[in-house]
Amino acid sequence: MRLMIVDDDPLVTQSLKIILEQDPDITVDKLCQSGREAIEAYREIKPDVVLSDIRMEDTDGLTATEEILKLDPDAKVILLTTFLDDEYINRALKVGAHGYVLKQDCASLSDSVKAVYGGQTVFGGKIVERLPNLMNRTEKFKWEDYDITPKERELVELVAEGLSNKEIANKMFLGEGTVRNLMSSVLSKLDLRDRTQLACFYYQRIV
Amino acid sequence: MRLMIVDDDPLVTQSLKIILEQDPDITVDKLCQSGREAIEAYREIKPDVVLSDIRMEDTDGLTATEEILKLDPDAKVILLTTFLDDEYINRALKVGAHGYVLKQDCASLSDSVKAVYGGQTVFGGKIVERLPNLMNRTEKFKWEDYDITPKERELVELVAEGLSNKEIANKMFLGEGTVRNLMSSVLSKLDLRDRTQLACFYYQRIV
DNA sequence: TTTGAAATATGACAATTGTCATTTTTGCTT
DNA sequence: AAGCAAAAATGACAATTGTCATATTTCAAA
Repeated sequence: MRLMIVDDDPLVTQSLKIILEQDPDITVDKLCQSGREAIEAYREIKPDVVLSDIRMEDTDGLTATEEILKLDPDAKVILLTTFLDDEYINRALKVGAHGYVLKQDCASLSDSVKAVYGGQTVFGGKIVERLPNLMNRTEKFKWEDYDITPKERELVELVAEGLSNKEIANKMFLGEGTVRNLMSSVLSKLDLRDRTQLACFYYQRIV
Repeated sequence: MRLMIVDDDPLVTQSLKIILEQDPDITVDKLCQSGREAIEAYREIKPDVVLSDIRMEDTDGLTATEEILKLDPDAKVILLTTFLDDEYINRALKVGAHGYVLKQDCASLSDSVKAVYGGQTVFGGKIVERLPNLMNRTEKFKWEDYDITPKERELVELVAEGLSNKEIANKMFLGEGTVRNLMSSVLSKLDLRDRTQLACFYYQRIV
């Protein structure tokens, strides 16, 4: 399996090369110093897997990944990083990287490389723990659990759109006072204080 | 490295055992037929990695994973599946699984297992492509675009927690009137009417 | 030191909001 | 038709809210 390693610190690329080539299945064909260089090199060398740092002077690892995958949709790129940054993780996923691992746990790196070569996608350590936060799909809220009636439920949804009681009354063909009563009822059922807390609850727990 | 394999189809567990034990680093210590059995067995055997199917009669792989991780937070569990189901992926992440791979690409399975053993998290094939859809992150909100000052920004965040003006005033060491003025300012900058709309805006556009 | 611009505060005001006790209306069931 | 319970409405009330015009304070530049 032929690798290419990209990092603007030559020390890092050298070390990684040494570590990875301890595995007989792996050869490191090329070391690059920048994203730009990597894109060039990829075209010629077509390595099986690319290992790239994210932060680099010239062209960062994310855009390099993007370019490389544009050249060759079957390319496998693993991004190396020193720490967990939500923003990077996010872009890495968007861009289509096949790995996002921490430099610090390079012990299992060759296994990760091989897994990626085999078509898997690898995330280092605690990175995955972040994902659920990023995709804030909390488990489905059940109105019934709180004895919320359909009408009350509609009210909640309108509050969460920012409507005033008067506007809600119009939409629901109810009197404004009725809406207020409904509101009162919902708030006490959910143990909240005012419509703003209701809206917050809605976005945090329901949708 | 000691493995445990869980699947209600004995044929599958057998096959996996054979495939995986071709790798000299791997031994399969135990085969289980159900999630319930797996939880029991884990307690005794403490395997390094658990490979478990998701769909099973008795106790499904997800709840089994949950239980096992409750027993031993350092446990490594890889979930096996035949197809991509958003709902499963989601729960798998939540539950804290360290892998989610397709049965069909069992070729690279041993590498995946090793990578997981080394602390990585592995996703099979096209699964990751789903993630960005699941977390429908709109592009990052830029406070500067709306000339929101840091203090105003703090206010917004507190409103989005459902605090009243008085509470916000306390938290920010400001007078309640000042908070009201800040509020007024933010609302006009964002072209909103009241704090509830502000909270909605926050959850829809900012976080 | 003076000056000026932010930041912070005040007070008055009208509107909205949530609570509650009490009708009125509505739609059943008998 | 009578009776009844849920749904809808009313009205009174205090609290909160947002706006605005106007101080007061702060703090750095001139």
